[in-house]
Amino acid sequence: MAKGRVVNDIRTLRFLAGEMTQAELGEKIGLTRQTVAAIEQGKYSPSLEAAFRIAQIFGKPLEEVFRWEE
Amino acid sequence: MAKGRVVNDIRTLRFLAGEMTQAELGEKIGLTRQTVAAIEQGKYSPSLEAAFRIAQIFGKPLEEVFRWEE
DNA sequence: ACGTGATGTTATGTATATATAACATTGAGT
DNA sequence: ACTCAATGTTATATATACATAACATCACGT
Repeated sequence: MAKGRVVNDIRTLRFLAGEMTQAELGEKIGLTRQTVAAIEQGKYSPSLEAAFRIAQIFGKPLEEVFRWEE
Repeated sequence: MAKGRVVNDIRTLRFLAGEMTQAELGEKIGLTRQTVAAIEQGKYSPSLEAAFRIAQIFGKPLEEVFRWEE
């Protein structure tokens, strides 16, 4: 799997969701706070399952949370 | 990561795309035919990158190709 | 009947996502 | 100044996605 990367708006969405913490988000979807932090910072991109769950928490379609940049 | 699974319409989309073969799809996105087959059959769900690429090939938004079933 | 392309499948290895634990830093409140 | 919650970060381990190679089956055309 080559070129292109996934970016996300998790930080902003947490902020808009009343300062939801990384740990809180992690609890809701079954990920640790360290994993949430890494995903949020783009150190690696989440599994499709994790991406769906995160989007669901914020009540947004997946493609409004994660975007593919060529 | 627990409950719920990802389902997809790849088989149908390949058919609609003029009988595109698993190997052809694999070439276009940089996956092997075996991996395409496994994803298509739901043996495991793709990475977010792979999901974005596959959706892009079929000219569909990701959520029309992959769905989250609780 | 034969050959061939598409798919299924399985085994083994590598890369990457995620968990866990530990420690550091930063910022807000008191 | 002190505490404490939130976040950053790093090391090590496990789970899962993906590659590669090999072999089997199944349909289709000839």
